[in-house]
Amino acid sequence: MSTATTTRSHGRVPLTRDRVLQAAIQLADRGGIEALSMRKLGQALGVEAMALYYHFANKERVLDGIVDLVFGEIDLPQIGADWKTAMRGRAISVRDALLRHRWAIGLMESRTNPGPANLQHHDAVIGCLRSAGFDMAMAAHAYSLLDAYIYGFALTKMNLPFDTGDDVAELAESMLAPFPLGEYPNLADFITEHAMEPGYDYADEFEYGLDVILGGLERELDPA
Amino acid sequence: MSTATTTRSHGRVPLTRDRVLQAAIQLADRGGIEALSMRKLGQALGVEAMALYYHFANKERVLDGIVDLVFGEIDLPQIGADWKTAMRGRAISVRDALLRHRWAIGLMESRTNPGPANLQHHDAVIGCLRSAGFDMAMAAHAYSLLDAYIYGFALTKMNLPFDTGDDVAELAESMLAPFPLGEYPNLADFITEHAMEPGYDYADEFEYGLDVILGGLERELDPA
DNA sequence: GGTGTTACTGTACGGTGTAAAGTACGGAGT
DNA sequence: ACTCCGTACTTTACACCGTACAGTAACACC
Repeated sequence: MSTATTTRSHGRVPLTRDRVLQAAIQLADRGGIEALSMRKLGQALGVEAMALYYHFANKERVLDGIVDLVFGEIDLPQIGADWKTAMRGRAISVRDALLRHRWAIGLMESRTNPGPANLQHHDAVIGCLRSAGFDMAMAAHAYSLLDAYIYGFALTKMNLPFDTGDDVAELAESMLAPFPLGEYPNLADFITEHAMEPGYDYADEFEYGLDVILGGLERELDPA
Repeated sequence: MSTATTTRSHGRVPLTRDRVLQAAIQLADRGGIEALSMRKLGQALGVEAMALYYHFANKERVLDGIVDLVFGEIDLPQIGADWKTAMRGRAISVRDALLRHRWAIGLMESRTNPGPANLQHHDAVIGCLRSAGFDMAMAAHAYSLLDAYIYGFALTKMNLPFDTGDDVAELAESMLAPFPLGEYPNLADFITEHAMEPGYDYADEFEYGLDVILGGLERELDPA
């Protein structure tokens, strides 16, 4: 007569770690990370803020939790495929997850408590590279390079307050407006001749850079 | 009888934008960005917090200011040198600046009010690439790739709470301790066989990846 | 000597994370 | 049936945050 996560006789659904974390992600997705406060989180769950402290030692642990849930959304590198394909797929999956949860990139910085999904992900990537013949040093090189690029792209992209070429014009104008005309000629050229071109989308840069890196790594492996 | 930034007859040195920003950087350098509050900043300057609002509209403008000061510390790409040398030098200069001010990387994200040093930097990099023969699209590719890597490396490196191989052992142990032994075999191998090796320093990865990228870009330019 | 401007101070408000104590309730033991 | 206890929450309180708004001391100028 009662489901697995049962209601108490009182009619109240008790809090669980997972329900709290899901609500936290929802809040952050909607209103950015600054919209995630313990009071608002409690309110979203129909509970006082302090109730959360029964399930989490402090807010940091909540943040650890949602970051690891984001890691869990990332596809592990496919086994069986060659390393370039596997790494390419993984990179795009990370990019997509960070795009779905734009607040996450800022949180992974500063976090020193990796959760299981995080560790699992690291483990799978290293395993994939190693079984493709990378020695330890080369696997470290590749992993460091790829992750720096992926996270860095997400970081610099979130930065940009526009999504497509349409909005670029007004934004660029407002950014350059406070300064003398012609102060930044190369930048101005870049904006008018490139960024404002119809069809331009900064997001497209991601795969270009990714392929340059993968190609570079391949040549490091086998310097023909 | 009085210097340029003169003391008032009362003996008080008046606030200036620059003195405020310098103090703010000092606070952030010492105690991290969370140590930078308007009250503490006022206190450091011998003034009430609200005095700052006479010189800055709000805290965001203070943050804009210190970010641009960090940009100002970065060397512009040397003109005259070939593009690879110039880009390499610039990348290392950015890396160093972000290392001196570890809080900065987290701030550049989310900031949409680029200051003059920021714009000047962009302008110089684009100019350098263009005069080296990059067309607009290729300059955009190169800039996007390089910046993503540089910022991403800084981001993932700051992450790591150790500086050299010495501290790795205990940290890795404490990170993996909550999980069953052998849960993450590749990660464990990586740590024991590579990261814990004497002389290992994650920071060394930076230039390796940078050179892979520069080499990759060179081949894109001139696909021999 | 008044007047206005500049640069600050004082007070207050609504928000934050969280320590500490209080409370309602379901179940176990006798 | 009655007590007792652990679980899951609420209440209250504190220190700190950014900042709106009003007040004030010191100077510059007529």
